[in-house]
Amino acid sequence: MRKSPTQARAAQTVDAIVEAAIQILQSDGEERLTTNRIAERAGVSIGSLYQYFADKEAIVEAVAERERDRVVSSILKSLSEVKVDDFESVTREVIRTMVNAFARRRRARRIVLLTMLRRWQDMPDKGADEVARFLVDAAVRTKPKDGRPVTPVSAFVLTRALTGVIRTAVLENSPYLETQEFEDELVHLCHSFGRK
Amino acid sequence: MRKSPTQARAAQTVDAIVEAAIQILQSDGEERLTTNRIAERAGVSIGSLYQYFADKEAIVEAVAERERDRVVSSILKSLSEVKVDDFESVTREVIRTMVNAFARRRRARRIVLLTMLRRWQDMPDKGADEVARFLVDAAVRTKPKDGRPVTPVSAFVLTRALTGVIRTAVLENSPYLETQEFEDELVHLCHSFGRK
Amino acid sequence: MRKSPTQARAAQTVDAIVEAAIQILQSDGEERLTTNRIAERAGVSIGSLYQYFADKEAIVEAVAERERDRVVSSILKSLSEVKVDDFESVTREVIRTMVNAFARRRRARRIVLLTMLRRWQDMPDKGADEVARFLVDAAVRTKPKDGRPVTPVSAFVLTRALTGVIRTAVLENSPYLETQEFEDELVHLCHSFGRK
Amino acid sequence: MRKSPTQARAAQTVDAIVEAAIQILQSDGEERLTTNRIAERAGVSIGSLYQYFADKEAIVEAVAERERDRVVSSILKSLSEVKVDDFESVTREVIRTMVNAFARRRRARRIVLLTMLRRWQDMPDKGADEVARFLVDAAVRTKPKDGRPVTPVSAFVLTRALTGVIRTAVLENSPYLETQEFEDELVHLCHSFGRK
DNA sequence: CATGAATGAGGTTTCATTCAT
DNA sequence: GATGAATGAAACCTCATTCAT
Repeated sequence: MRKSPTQARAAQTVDAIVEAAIQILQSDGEERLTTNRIAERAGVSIGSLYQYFADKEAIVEAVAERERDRVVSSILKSLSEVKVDDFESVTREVIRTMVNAFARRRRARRIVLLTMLRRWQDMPDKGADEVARFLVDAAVRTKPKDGRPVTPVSAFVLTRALTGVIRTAVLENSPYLETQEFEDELVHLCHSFGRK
Repeated sequence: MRKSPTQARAAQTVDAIVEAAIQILQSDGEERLTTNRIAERAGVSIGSLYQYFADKEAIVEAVAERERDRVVSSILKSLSEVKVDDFESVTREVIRTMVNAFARRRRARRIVLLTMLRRWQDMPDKGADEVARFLVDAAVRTKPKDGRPVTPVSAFVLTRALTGVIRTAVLENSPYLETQEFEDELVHLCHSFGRK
Repeated sequence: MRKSPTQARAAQTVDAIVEAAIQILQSDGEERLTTNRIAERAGVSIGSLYQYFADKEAIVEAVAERERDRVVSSILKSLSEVKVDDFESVTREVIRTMVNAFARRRRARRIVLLTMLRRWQDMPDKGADEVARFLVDAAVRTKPKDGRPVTPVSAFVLTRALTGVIRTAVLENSPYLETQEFEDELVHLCHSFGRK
Repeated sequence: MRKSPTQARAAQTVDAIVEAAIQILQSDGEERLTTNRIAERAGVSIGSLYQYFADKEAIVEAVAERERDRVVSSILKSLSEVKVDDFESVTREVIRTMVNAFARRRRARRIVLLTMLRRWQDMPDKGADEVARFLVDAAVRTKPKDGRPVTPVSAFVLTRALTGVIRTAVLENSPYLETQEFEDELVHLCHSFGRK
C-alpha cells in the first residue's frame, strides 16, 4: 500500500475500496474489475484509490489477503474449540471445519472464492501450514501405537491432499461437497494415511 | 474453431498459431499474449488468424487442449504398459508416471503448464477421470480381501487428492517433487486409502 | 517509428499525423498537443497513430525532423546558388539566407518554430555544421592575406554566435530581425572575426 | 506570489519550497517535478505550498528568478572588480567571468541550469542587457581611435552572439567550454567586432 | 483466401488543485 | 495558518477485432 491511512476517514476509504472490489468480483466477474469501476462503486474518486494503492494488482492482493484472513481465521477459531480426545474425532472436526469454511464462503461469494483460490496458489500457503501444524500436534498427542512418524514430506502430502480435494470440489462445484460420505472419505484419507 | 482445416496448408496454419501462442506464453507470459503478437510469431497475418479462431479465447482453449492432450496421452501411454500384478506396484507406477509427466513438462514449459493448470480447474477433468477408472480397475482386479469398496465419492476423493498434491507441488515449485520419499508418501496415501 | 508504412495508404496516414501535430502546435500551443487531438485532427483513429509512433515523443521528434529538414534544405538550396567571389559577399549571402529562412518560417508557423528551436538545442546541430563547413570552405578559397586560420574552435564559436543571434532574435521576436542594419552587423561580425 | 511572507517563518517556508524544487529538478528531472513532491521534499504540506504560490508555474518562475539572480549577481560582482584599462583586458575579464559563472553552475546543477536556460529564452534577458551596458560603457571609455560607434543593434548582436555561444556550449556540453582557446576566440569575437 | 491498415472503446494512471477538518 | 485526504479531468496507450484491398 502506498500510504498508511493515518486518519479515520482514510481507513474508511481503504476499506470501501477493498469491499467494492470484492463486490464487483462477485457481481461482474474478474474481467469487469477495473479501477474506475472500483472507485465508483466505493463512492470514492479514482484519485483517492491511487493514493492508497500503487496499482490495480495491489488492490487484488489486498482482496486476496482479506479473504484469506477471513477463511483462515474462521478455521483457526473453530480449531481452537476442538477437544483433543482421539485422533479420529479431531480429524473429523478439522475436516468439517475446513469444508464448512469454504462452503459457507462459496455460497456468499462464489466468484471471489474461485478467483482467490487461483491466486493463493501463487502465495505460500500459510493457512495450510497452520492446519498442518495443528494436525501434527494432535497426531503426536493422540497417535495410536501403530502410527507412522510425521515427516515434513508426509505433512506436505497430507495437507495438500486435503486442501486439493476440497479446493477441487469447490472449483468444480461438486455436489458431494457437503455430504456426509464426502466428509467420511476425507476422514478416512487422513486417518488411514496416519497408520503404518 | 471457425473452420475445419480441410486443406493441409490450413492445418499447418492452425498449428503454427497454437505453437506461437505456446511460445509467447512461455517466453513473455500470459499478459503479453496478444492476438497480433501471436499472428506475427506464427508468420501469419492477423486476418488469417481470425479465419481459424473466432476470438482470442478460442486460441487459449486450443492451447489448453493441446497441452492437456500431451500430458494425458503421455500418462495413458505409460499406463498401458504397466503390468497389473499387485495393487501397490500398479499404484507406484501410476504415480511415478503422473509425477514424471508434469515434472518433464514443467522443465520444458513452466509458465505454459502453470497457466494451463489454472485453466484446467475450470474444465471437467477428463484426465483425472481416466486415471481414476484405471486405478479402480486395477483395484478391482488386485484388491486384497480387506479392501474397501470403490464408490464414486471415494474415487473422486482419491484422484483429487493425488492430482491436488502433484499440482500444488508443481505450482509451488516444491523441491520434494521428484524425490523418492515424495513418491513413497503418495503411494502410501493411495494404498492405505484402499484398505479398511 | 514503429512500423514503416509499406502501403501508400499508410504513408498518407503518417503524413497526416505529422501535419496535424504541426497544425495543433501552431494553433493551440505545445501544452494542448495531445495524442488524441492529433489523431482527431489528422482524421485518423488513435489506434492508427500508435501503429506508427511508439509514443507522443516520437511524433514530436518527427515534427522536429521534418521542420528542420525544411529549414536546412531551404538554406542549403540557397547556398548552392551563391557565387563564391569575395568572402564578404558570400558571408552576406549566407546570413541573408539564414535570416530569411527563419523569418519566413516564423511568419508561417511561429509557435512551431519556437518549440522546435528549443528542441534542436538538444540534438547535435547538423545544419549549423553544414553551414560552418560551407563558410570555412568559402573562407579558404577567398580569404585575404590577413586572415586567421580556421580551427575547430573558431568555427564552433562563429557558427554558434551566428545562430545564437538569429535564434535569439526569433525567440525574442526582435524588431531588428529583418532590418538592413541587423544584417550588416552580422556580416561585420563574421567578417571582422575572420581577420587577424 | 500569493502572500508576501511578513513573518520570518513564512520566508523560511517559501525558501524551503524553492530549494526543494531545485533539488528535485536536479535529482529527478523536470518531468518528475510535481507540486506534491515539492511539498513533501520541503517538509511542508501541499496546502501550505498553495498558500504561498498560486500555481506550479509560480514556483518554477521563482526558481528561474533565483537561479538567474545567482548567475547575474555572480557576474556583476566580478565585473565590479574589473579595472577598466584597455578594452581587450576588460573584454577578457567579462568573458572569463561569464564562462566561469555558467561552468561553475553547470557542475553544481546541470539539469537546473539547462531547464532554466530554456526558460530564460522566453523572458527579456536582463542579465545580457546589464552586461551589454557594461561593455558599451567600457568601450566608450577605452575605445581606440578606430572603433565603431555602439548602436542598439550592434549591442544586441554582440551580446546575443556572446551569450549564444556560451549557452550553446553549455547545452551541448562542449569540451571547449573551459579551454584557453575558447576564451581567446570569444575575446577575439568581441574585440574584432568593435573595430572598423 | 490472405493481408495489414484501421478502428475505438476502454484501460490504467498522474497530478494540479481544493477544501473540510 | 496548517494539514492532507480527496478530487476528477485528462493524459497516454493497448489490443481484440473488422474490412477494404
